[in-house]
Amino acid sequence: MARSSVLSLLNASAAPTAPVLIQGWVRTRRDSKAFSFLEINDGSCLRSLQVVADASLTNYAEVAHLRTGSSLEVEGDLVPSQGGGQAWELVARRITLHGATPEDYPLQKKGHTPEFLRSIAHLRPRTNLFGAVFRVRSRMAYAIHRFFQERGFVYVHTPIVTASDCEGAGEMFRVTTLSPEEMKQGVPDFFGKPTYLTVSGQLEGETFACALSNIYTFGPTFRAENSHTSRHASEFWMIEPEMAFCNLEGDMALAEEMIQYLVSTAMEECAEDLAFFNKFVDKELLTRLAFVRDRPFARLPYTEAVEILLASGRSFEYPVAWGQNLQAEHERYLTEEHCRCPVTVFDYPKDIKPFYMRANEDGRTVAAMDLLAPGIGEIVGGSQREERLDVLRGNLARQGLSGEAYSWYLDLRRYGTVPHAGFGLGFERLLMFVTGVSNIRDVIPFPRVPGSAEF
RNA sequence: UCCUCUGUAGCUCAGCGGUAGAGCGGGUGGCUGUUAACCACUAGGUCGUUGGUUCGAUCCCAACCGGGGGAGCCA
Repeated sequence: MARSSVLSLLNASAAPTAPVLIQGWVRTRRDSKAFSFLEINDGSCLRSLQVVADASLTNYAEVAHLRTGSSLEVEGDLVPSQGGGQAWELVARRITLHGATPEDYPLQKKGHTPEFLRSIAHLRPRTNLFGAVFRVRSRMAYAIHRFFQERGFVYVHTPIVTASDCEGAGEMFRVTTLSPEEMKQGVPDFFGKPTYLTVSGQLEGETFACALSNIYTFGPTFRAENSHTSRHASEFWMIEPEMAFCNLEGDMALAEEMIQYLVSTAMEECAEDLAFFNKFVDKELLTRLAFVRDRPFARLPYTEAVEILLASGRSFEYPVAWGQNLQAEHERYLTEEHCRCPVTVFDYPKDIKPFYMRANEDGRTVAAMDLLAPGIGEIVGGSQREERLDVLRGNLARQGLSGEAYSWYLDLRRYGTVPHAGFGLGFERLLMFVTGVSNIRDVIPFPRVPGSAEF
């Protein structure tokens, strides 16, 4: 007999004429005098299916002692439920136990703290919260591919292991086959030069944009920064589109369109899971997402953002001054209080931005943009790239970077250079925004953060 | 890396300078088409680790380890 998903049975419009089969895990059991109720979840959706197990079942004594977490399969008849609370229930003809749980199974029916669940990351997908998070994660990953593929973007697999040790995006993990002693003795390494885990696929992505026009990458990224915050992980996933013949305006437009597309998709395709987050994680979630989906984003030149902050009358812990990076508290004011919606801040001072960003005509800013989301902060960071060979060379020299190491990158400007632009979207930050989950460790299956790489 | 809070039963927590308690969860029994079910009984803890102060430390002090929140950096 073919397996039916709990989802398909719960959504049944009419009772099937033949018996059905489900396979899953017990969420809870309630006993009556002559029968037991089992709630079975198979991960196909948030809800569980109520199974009625009558005492006449041959293995009823065993069934009546099943604990949360036990795995089994049930063959039976789907019928309209006699009780309230669910439309359908499954009256069991046969229950086959795959694996019982002993009494030390750590998950209870009641709520657990996210901190405790992190310590049992191998079991937490079995909870309502994490089941929902990872279903949404999967849908969002698919939606990202769909968004770009529908617009003719080519998916490029940029390398995980890289020799670019000065991409400037953060501290890097060293990749080596050498022992510490061998490294000291100068033994040649596997690749013949120092190599690292990538902190960004952008530079390699640019090379493909300068051939295929519109490309995107979507893969793991590694930063060896010693950050202890709810927004940083050492290993995370990033989406980096790059577009040839595109300026900052087009870059910002794509980022905003993408965020709205993803929010809209989540609301359509993950409605049940989002309703759960709205109820138990963040009561403002659906209101905020609908707002983001339906309203245009604000756009502020950096200079204007600074003026707004200076005129706000707020006393910030860090002073506001043109030429300084916007602090988290400044970004929060702009997006949560001044604009009350996502804000794209653009045209940043050139001295606080990396060498590859395009110099503006004013001589003091670059065509950079950050998309700030309420409650999360920076969710997208991007720029138009400097396509003028001489300007780019000057930037490298000014930042003390060797033109030799970037010769292949400079070649893109030597041979048929084009204006181009792109950005990076932190996938986990997007998920935090879409689910309302406030810690990045709870939207990635097995989080890696400084001091912790369990599982 | 810095600031700050925290570590007592499987979970969430209370407690006190004289070696510990609740609720939930587990077990047993009862009851009911139940649905975070309910009622009764019951088991379960070298109070994060190592030192120190003290007649005596879970409690006070120090260091270390783990966890949370914030800052910086960024996505």
